[in-house]
Amino acid sequence: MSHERVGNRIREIRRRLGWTQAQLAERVGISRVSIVAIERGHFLPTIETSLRISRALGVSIEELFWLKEEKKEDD
Amino acid sequence: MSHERVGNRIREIRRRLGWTQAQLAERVGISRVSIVAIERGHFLPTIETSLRISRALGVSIEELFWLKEEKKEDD
DNA sequence: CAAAAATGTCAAGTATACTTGACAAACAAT
DNA sequence: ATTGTTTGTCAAGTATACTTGACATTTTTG
Repeated sequence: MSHERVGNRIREIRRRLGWTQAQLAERVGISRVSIVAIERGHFLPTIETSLRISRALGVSIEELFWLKEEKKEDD
Repeated sequence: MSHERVGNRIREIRRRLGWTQAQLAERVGISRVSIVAIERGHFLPTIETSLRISRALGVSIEELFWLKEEKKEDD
């Protein structure tokens, strides 16, 4: 069912850094369940959570999230 | 009471473009009441709404929103 | 000043972001 | 094969994003 409107690359970048979901959750300051849900597109984070994820992973929001209507067709 | 955690420059950039709240709302695809609330920091938009605002205004998310804990001290 | 346009606010409702706790399934070690 | 770690999922609750409609206030313009 995932979210059709916004794609993200959180998992890819998290794995590139060798972090677990639990580690990312702790650094971002939200629960691991929320990380799972966001990675898999079960719901869309707020701008605050997005900025914290972006900061934790060290990449820009634009590298992390995109509107599917107009960007890459993957995920 | 506004949101203390995230600052934004939506109003400034909207005005620079000479747009009304109603015009921005229409282009973004949300209600004018929500634009008011987001501009004034009454609540935080989702990443989807943020990306649409960013696209509508033609500026990056990072130019539009920032975590107050670590960026500029102005509202 | 008066009229019009833009902005702010309130209320009440709906949708969804996010939480904790618990457990199941997949994967990786020995 | 068993143990440990990581990931996925469910349920039930709380917080908050966003809506419409209506109206008050402020700003702009003639």
